[in-house]
Amino acid sequence: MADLKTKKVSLKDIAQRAGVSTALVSFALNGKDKEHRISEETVRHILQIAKELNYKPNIAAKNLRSGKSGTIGVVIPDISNPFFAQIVRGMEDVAARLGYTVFFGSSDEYASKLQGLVESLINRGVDGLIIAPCEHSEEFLQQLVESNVPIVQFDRPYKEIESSYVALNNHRAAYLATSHLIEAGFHRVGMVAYDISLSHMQERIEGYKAAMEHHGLKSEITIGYAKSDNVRKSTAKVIARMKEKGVDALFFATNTISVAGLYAVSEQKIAIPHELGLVGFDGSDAFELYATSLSYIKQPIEKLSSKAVEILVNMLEDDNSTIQSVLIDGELIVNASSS
Amino acid sequence: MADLKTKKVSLKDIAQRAGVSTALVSFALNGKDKEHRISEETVRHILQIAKELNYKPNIAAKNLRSGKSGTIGVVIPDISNPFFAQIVRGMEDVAARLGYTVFFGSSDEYASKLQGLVESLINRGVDGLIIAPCEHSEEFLQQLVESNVPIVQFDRPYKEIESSYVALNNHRAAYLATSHLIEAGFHRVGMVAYDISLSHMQERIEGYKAAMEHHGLKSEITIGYAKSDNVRKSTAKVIARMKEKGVDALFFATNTISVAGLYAVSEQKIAIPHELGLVGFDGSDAFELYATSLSYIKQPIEKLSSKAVEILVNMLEDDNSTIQSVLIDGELIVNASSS
DNA sequence: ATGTTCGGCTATATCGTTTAAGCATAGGGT
DNA sequence: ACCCTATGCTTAAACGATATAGCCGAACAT
Repeated sequence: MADLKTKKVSLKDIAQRAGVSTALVSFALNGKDKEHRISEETVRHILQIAKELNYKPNIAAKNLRSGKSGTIGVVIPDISNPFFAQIVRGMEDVAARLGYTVFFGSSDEYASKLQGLVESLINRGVDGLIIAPCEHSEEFLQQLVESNVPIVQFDRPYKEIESSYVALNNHRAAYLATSHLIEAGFHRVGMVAYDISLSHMQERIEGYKAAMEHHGLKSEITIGYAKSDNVRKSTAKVIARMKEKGVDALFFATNTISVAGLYAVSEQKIAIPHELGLVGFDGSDAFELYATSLSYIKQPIEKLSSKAVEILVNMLEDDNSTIQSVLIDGELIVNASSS
Repeated sequence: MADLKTKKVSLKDIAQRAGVSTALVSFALNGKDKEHRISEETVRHILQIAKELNYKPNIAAKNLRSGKSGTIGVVIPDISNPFFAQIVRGMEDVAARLGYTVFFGSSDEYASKLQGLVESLINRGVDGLIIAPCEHSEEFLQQLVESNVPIVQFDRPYKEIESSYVALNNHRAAYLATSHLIEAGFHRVGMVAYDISLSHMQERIEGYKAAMEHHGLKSEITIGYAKSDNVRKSTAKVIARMKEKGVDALFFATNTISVAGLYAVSEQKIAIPHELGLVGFDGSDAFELYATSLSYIKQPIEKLSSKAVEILVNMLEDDNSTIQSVLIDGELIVNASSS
């Protein structure tokens, strides 16, 4: 059985039992028997003994010798955010399929925490990293890239940094959401966003603006900013202010804002969609179960997570792999809140 | 900077630069200078050079030599389940504070997957494991314990197995929820559970029964079972059947059932709480945002996760630590669905 | 002078793998 | 008879950190 305390079986044990050298055992066990011209019989013999003794290679020794760990690090803002929980789940599965194991860490959107996590993951010996950047971490990521650390940026890449990245096509998604509201008859469409410089947010804002402009509604641009350290309260305030300004529909830029938004319209007893049309982001049971189910932009979680892992692993295993920038389209799910 | 590709600084480099042996450097860096009577000046010198060269110990080498990895494995049913996502987040934080890093894996409630994950985590060299068992995994866990693998069972322990465990006091929680419904005036209280043998579920069922009996409602026991592979549909069926039987309130045994239950009462247009009183489990934004906010048993996530990690680490670091069985009380959050 | 002690340090084996280099034997060609 | 080659295997160095055993010289006691 698997055992952590009693002495483990090593190559040496197998070698002794088989009456051969450890090198031969290593070759046989790693399928390098052809390459090293080992007789078929010896190979069979070795493999059998290895099985009998229930041999499990010592990964620490392997790592030490090879300089690789079969491990990747993933840094996200917060694993208790359902969106990232699902992302992580996807990465876990894909990584396992590709023979890797994953370490996770939550940055809480703090550059300092992100940096600490990345350094600790590197010290732990990860072969590469998938990182969802946060504000003020651009310089650090740039350094990582310059130090040849294999990384894939995720969800909110700094696109100027010369690294691979995987993200939603945020511009198009926001454009889609906004256009949908406009075409559903709402003409004073506002947006609730976070006031941060990260690319995903900026592009969602740009997408919203583009849709407004494209429909000749340029002048009515109304963007309110929620505060990430107190989403519930600040979103409520923003919504109240928007309503006063005569906004008749809102596009929520993230899932946290969407949930906060639902709390707010519920508390402020705003009738959806008659008094206010709504489109949210990311999806949640709360969206569907809200009295008036919330329309939203659905991110292709599987695709996003698997693509990120695949690109990283490709990078690790294929020396002449090139930088890949992947944008994946979101889908608009139309529910009762916007029609 | 942190770097994965260029050569790393080793003890040897420091030793050479300082004109001493690697042993001395190792001692100095690990604070064993007193123990090995190294002159203060030498220590200072070594530490300074280490800092200058930005020395980071090679963890693989450390692991190989020490047989420890500073790593713990966590196996849960599904990290994309918000309850476990939060749990995992808690464990991540506590483990980091105690100097450990965490590997996660999702079993999807399959014993075979759980076994595979555990074995792969052990091969990766984790020092110990926190495991949320699933059905049919008792024998395997028993073997782990017998093989001296340090484990802490979590959330739904096999209590007969001689290992530490951390879980909610499920009996009391279910008793609390059921009593609350009864005392709120509902007298034909049913329960929707999963038909599984795991301890958390059995104890929730027992707690429900105990509350019913205690209030002289023994005869009315009505337990319906949802199917975990199709929670939405089966829960809807169960609820419809219960309604026909004249049940006037329901206690949902898990968060997945609770969410499915809300979908069901919404689709079946059942008025909450007038036609049906409800109490759910675990909490979710959907609970609060539902037209009639759902009362629920709230699990003390922080406590549960930190306790589990602490017990495991204690086990790893203190040779004469004993088995600990921890039950933590849940809290009843009363909302509109039960009054 | 000789032995003892002790402060300060070094040499080296070890953990379990991988792998470059090389050894020994058998068979083939000349 | 000789060299050459292919085959099948071994030896031993490395990866980087840790820790045991022990060396050297100075200070002290006798």
